[in-house]
Amino acid sequence: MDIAEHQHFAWLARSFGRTDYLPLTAEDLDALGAAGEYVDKYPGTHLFKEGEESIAAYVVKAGDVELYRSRPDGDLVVGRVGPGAVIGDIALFQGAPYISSAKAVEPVTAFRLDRSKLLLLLTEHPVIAMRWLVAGLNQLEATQRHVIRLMHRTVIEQVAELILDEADRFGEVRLSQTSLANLLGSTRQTVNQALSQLRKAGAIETGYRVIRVVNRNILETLVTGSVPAL
Amino acid sequence: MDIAEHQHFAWLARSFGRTDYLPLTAEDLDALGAAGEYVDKYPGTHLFKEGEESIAAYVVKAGDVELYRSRPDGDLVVGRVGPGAVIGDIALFQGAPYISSAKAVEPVTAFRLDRSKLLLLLTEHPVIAMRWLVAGLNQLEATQRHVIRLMHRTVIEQVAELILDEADRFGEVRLSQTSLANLLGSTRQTVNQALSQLRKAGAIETGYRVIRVVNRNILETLVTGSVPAL
DNA sequence: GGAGAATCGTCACCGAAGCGACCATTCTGC
DNA sequence: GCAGAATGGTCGCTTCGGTGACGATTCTCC
Repeated sequence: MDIAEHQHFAWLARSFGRTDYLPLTAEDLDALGAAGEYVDKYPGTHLFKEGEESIAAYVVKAGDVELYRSRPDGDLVVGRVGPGAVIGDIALFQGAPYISSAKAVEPVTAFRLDRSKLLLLLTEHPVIAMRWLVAGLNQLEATQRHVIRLMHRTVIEQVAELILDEADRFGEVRLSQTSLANLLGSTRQTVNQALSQLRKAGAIETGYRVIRVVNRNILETLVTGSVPAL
Repeated sequence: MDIAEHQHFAWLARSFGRTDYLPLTAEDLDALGAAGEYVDKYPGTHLFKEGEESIAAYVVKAGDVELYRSRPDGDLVVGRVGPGAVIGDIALFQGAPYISSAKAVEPVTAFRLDRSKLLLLLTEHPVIAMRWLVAGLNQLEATQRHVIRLMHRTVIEQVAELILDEADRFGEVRLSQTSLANLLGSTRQTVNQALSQLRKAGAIETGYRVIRVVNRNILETLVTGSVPAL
């Protein structure tokens, strides 16, 4: 796997973040209750690994999960998803091996839906299947729009948006610039240059593995100002 | 809508061609039979128009359908789909207006599924809902992969692939270079330059609204040679 | 056949960003 | 605390491709 492909997959993660994937309500989860079980995972342990036969999908209940692909030259983080995310379902429905590994980076509680039970559940509860379907198609359409948005945007605009998305409640983004670059499908140098500009503009401060948002408005102007209304 | 957005949507068409979207078998269509009806459309007539309330999805049975978006500065062709394609379903499930217009460019036979009947059908026949769901998720995954493939490829590689895809049984592509450029999300000039290179390499001949494939191997080498295996 | 529109071929210019290179800073494990 | 690894900051070079411009060719419709 060459560098470019690294960027591909990481960029993919950014483009297709699944956080908003499945808008299931509490009642839906209750209905799903009989078909699965909650599992707790300590940080560093895996929910599933790339290449394994896909036997279950997970709905993340608490904690962050890191999705990555293992490569000869190291692991490539493909995404980081939090509560509400559904992972593993694509591979599950395709009947193919998982296309990425899922590792808990915090104490994670997730709802595990075994393949056999899930298929039965969806067959017996078409409404849930419908919801899943609708969510999937929504995701498909959102993906298209997102990609359109990403296509002709400069790196600095993408960086600004990513910072806004990823900043925690203290306005801090705790990622290395290399990770940032991978998430955007760009290079460290280019991202660094974009960060420099943002720093000079007074929008952010940078440190070792930390970016602090100083002036949120500047970032928002960058993000929204140049996005054609869709 | 500016030029850049033109390219966005046309590129979208290429990226997310829905031709292979719903791999429904004959039996599936039979099962669906009771919930819809075949409609015939003369060339130039619409199956639905952008902005209209989405009241039905269509499965194209015969003939080509052109998908486009109307803009103040003219229509923008977003895609051209043939038999097997499903159109209008995203808007339908979203409960939102159609996001594009669908016009028959040939005599078209399509199977029309009304919203109310379709929802009922899927609720009563969860297997069909499941199939639709699986197809949707497959499409989502394929879309991701396709986008990855497109992202870091040069225009000439994209042009080569597009020509291979679009060439008819005579090895001819009957599209203007402007249309080609839009399909790739590029510009006419850049595409023209790529075509020049291909022409000099002896891979194609160009004419007025026609590109003839002379040496298919050259094109295929270009397409496959530089695509990292996914 | 002729006028005007559409399309094609090509050029020069320029900005965005990938890439390699180099050094400074910060962290981590011993 | 210290060595080595990881990360950050910055250059310069180069390629790709978007943009505007101009003229040549082909088509279409009287």
